[in-house]
Amino acid sequence: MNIPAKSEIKRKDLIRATIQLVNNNGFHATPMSKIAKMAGVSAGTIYLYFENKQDLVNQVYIEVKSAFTRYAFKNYEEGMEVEEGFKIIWKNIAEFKLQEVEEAFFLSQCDNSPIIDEAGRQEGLKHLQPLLDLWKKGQKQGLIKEVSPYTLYAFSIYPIAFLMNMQQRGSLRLNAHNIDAAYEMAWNSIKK
Amino acid sequence: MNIPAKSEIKRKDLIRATIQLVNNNGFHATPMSKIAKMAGVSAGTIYLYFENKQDLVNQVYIEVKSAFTRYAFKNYEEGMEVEEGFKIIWKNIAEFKLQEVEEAFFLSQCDNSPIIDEAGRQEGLKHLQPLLDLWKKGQKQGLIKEVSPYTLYAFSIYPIAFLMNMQQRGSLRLNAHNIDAAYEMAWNSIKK
Amino acid sequence: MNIPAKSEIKRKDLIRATIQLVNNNGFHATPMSKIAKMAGVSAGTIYLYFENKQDLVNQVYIEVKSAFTRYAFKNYEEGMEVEEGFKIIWKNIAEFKLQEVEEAFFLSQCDNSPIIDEAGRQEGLKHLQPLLDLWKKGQKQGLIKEVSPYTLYAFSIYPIAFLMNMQQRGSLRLNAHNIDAAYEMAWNSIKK
Amino acid sequence: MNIPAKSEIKRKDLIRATIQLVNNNGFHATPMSKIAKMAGVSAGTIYLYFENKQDLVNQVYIEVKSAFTRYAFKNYEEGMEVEEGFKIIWKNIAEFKLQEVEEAFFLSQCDNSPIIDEAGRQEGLKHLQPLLDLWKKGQKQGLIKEVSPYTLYAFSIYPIAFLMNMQQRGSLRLNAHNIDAAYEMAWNSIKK
DNA sequence: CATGAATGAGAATTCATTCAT
DNA sequence: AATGAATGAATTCTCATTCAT
Repeated sequence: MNIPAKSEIKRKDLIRATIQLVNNNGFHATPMSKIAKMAGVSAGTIYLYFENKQDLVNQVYIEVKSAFTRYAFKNYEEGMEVEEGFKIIWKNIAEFKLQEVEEAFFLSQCDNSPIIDEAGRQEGLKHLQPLLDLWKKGQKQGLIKEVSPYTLYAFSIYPIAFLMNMQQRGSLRLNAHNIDAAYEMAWNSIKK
Repeated sequence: MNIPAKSEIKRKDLIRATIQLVNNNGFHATPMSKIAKMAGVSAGTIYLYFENKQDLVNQVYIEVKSAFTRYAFKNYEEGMEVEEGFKIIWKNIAEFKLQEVEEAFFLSQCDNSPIIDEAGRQEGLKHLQPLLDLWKKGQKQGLIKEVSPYTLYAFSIYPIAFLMNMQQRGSLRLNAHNIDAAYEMAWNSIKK
Repeated sequence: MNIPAKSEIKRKDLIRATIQLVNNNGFHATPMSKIAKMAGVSAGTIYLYFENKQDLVNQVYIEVKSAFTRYAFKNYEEGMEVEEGFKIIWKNIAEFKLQEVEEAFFLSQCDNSPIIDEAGRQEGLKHLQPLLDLWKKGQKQGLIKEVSPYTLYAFSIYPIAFLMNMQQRGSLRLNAHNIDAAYEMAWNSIKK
Repeated sequence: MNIPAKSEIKRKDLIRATIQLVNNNGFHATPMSKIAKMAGVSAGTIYLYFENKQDLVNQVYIEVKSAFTRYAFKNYEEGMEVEEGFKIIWKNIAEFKLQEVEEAFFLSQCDNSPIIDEAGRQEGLKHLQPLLDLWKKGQKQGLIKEVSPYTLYAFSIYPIAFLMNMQQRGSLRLNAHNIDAAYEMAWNSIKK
């Protein structure tokens, strides 16, 4: 286990601060100075780690997106049965969105606005391939509807983001029971 | 038929300009001066119609949200059968999101970020009541799953936003066939 | 005679302030805020008149350079005898450099450093054509040495800048007598 | 022959880097960090050799100015005839300005702007004494015009800087022939 | 009602300088 | 001696908002 260099700690602090401030105030109301203060460094220091504000947000996005993907495929293996594999992935994603609320909320904000430039977005997109592969296999086996993967995503994964938003705003409280029900709905919508 | 006052025209122009600029550049990169220029009025004029920038965006949000709701319940009547009613509403919403892309994109950006303050958000929320009522009726009749309306919304309506985003980015092209398939998925996920 | 618009006054004030401050402190030690203060406007106002700092300095340069050229050809006419014409131009230039010290000093600072970008420099260069024409005529008549116009300029006009610098620093005091002597030297160096 | 200490090498590297960067970008666009990088040392190291940025530039100026003076009086001896001596010095200076372009350009930039503070400037001025002495002798012998040494300098030495600038910008190409012609003009302007 | 020049607070970014290692 | 990460003051520039016309 390697101890992160002092500088890596600062970089993480900056990323954490950015997520929190952008979540609470939006990109437009998050000055670099505040990020610096919250991260406990001086304003100039940010520019040792990131080229500029855009680069900072891009890197945060990529970092969080890839943490998300790692989380999504925890305990999943390529050889699994389609339904079993899907369930694992779905639950992972739900767990991420409900446990790592800050990160999840940040992602959904970026995904729905022009904050992230195209380069950053492309980077973030790469990661869901194993799920797409699983769906393809499911379609071959006649288990999954023959629609585009975007559509499958829209009806089975994307809804989780909404549930998270509502829970975040206190409109909804999610527990094991709810989540199982939600999973059923996801599976029902994509299964043949 | 009432002819809009000259000033009402300007107000609409400002709203249209705001939508377009915020869609393309994000709230943070949309200065009042650009909005004014695109609307063909002077910078100062905005303040005759709106208190300040926040008020402008709030009002745009409310306006668009209520246009959306009006659209959603076109041809719908309270007495309809649950499935029929749901289909009408769902298709309306889909049509809105795929025809009125600018408005729809603006809404999804606002709904996923702290651009809109809480007051504006509450205003926008009121409007889906007839759908909620329909669902409640469906649940009483044993047609609709016994989950919270947020969950029903997450799995049946919210996915449309994702499809729209993908179409907007050119990743997906939607036609009557696709849309029917999507509707099936929506209904499958909420029906008992 | 036309009264300058209020805004034209401000523009001139900004130009004057820039000249003075750059003369005294150099480009690098002349912040926009000081220029604004000296011109009696707010910092942001500069950007109504000039795109950015580089543009400001460029425009000042062009403006001063063209005032200089106008001055240089006062009372000069194309048809004049070569020596008479040269004397008039030379004396004009000397007068400018010794009367309009601020402007002259500013020009010499710009001409000897990379402050002005190439675009601005090209603009400023256009203006001495009548002198070059006169020299060409003089060469045809066998009155002026057959060397490049740059060389003629170097030995007859450029020295005035040095005299001005020295007077500016108090090392030298120029009067009518001195100036006549200097003119003789200029003419001696270029005449055949 | 003494081998320069390692540290003396670094000092020279820093001076060289400063000259080049100030020539190309101007003082105002030459950060210490760039100087350090070009000299191949770390930013902090500069401060082991120079007190601060101003001190660095001052010392560079003095160093270059004194190299210039050494060059100027190569092969010159006090007892020489006035015209012979002047010719030697003039050609030396011309050679310096045309060979050691970087150094010469740096000097002319400093001499025409407030980059160098008064202290540095005084230091640099001392060095031309032998030329002034020569001129005084020439004036006593009735060979040189009875004008101030500044004026003599302006018309005979200063023009070389202009020629150098023009050559530097590609407007002019100087060869042995040109230079002889220029020397004639210099001598013509100061001789009685 | 409408304008748009002017403001000035505040944002992003740079850079000379310091100091712990 | 040398490093280079860190600082924070200073700088350029933007932009929401006001107000005289």
